[in-house]
Amino acid sequence: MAFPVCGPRPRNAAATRALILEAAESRFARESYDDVGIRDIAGDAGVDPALIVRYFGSKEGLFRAALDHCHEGSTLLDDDRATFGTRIAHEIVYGSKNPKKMQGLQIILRSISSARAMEVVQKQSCEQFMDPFTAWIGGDHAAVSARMAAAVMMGMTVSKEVTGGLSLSEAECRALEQRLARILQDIIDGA
Amino acid sequence: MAFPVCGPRPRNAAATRALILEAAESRFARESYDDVGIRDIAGDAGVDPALIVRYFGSKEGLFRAALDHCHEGSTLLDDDRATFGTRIAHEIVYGSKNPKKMQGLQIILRSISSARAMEVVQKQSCEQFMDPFTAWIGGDHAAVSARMAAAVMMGMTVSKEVTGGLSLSEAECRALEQRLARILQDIIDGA
DNA sequence: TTCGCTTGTCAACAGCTGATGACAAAGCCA
DNA sequence: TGGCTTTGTCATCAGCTGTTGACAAGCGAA
Repeated sequence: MAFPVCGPRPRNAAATRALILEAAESRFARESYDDVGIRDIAGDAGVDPALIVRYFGSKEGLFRAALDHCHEGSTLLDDDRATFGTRIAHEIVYGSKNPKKMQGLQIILRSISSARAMEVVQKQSCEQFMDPFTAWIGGDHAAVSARMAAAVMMGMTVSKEVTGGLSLSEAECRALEQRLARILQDIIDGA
Repeated sequence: MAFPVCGPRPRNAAATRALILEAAESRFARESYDDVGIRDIAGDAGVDPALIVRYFGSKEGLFRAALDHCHEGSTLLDDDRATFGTRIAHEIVYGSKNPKKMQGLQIILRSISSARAMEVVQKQSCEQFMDPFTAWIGGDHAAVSARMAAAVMMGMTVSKEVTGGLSLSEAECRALEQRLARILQDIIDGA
């Protein structure tokens, strides 16, 4: 990826680490914890697999780091609150322009398979996603609203996966987008 | 499980097959395709692992058969349509009395990890779950409604998994149940 | 330069997995 | 009874996985 042809890799620990982390983030968002091997990630990053173990301790350590890193960079809750429903609905139905935006949710989603990955996710997703989301929503039943909104977002992503990409007509996609937007907005508005 | 102490297993292909199938169904609903090994299922069924390969060809064959079988026995769409929301919401929040009811959805959910399992699910879930569900809903935008309802159901199950069992107060659970019921009912009513 | 730490490379290991094939015993039919 | 098919048991294989440790090379400090 970075230095495909030239001989030995330049000695730069920080850069190598970052390369691995980015490759891991992208892989874990697209495939499950079990399906992704360290040799895959190393291949994407153009790095020797042993370096992953050296820098992150283990595959699990890398997964944890990737989850951390992508939550830090998430901009899901940055924008206007009144347009939350329409924004998210559009991103779900038509995909996001910025793939990084939903990467955290994607990784969480992909990991409900592996028991080991789930252990990590359970520890981190509360404080790094659910709690901030709950706080962002605010109000009396924020915890309930946060769970419901997250459920709709993740559920739609799962559903897309299961049916192999929505497979709806253009008109149906528009209808889905609209109804999804209203549901999500109603949820965070406490309706 | 069936004959733990006595010597050799009685010769009964049909019974053995059924035993394996039931064990597989239960395992695949609780753990992911990758996490479940042939030896696990064989152990649950009290059967030699080689028999699984003999009767179902491969692990993938067994998975396919389990998915088939549990959709056949599903009673998700049997009951009254007007109470769909409250019924499902209760089962999601407080768990089902009949574990078999949601087993099909659970298996689908657990399999979004493994690429190989996903291949099977994509082929079967449409005709065995989404299509009947869509038909059951009926009306103009049934396809959209079906996807949304499925998304909420699966999303809530994922969400439960991720946060490690809801972790809400009793009052919040009640609130969640009510709001969930209304959302689901609204969805299938086309609201 | 020389020493010592860091970084990258490589070969290999142990563990587990799905799958195979040989074998024994049971049951059935002629 | 004798032969054939079905069913169950067992040892074992090949392949992949995460992980390890030895080794080489770079690079700054003394």
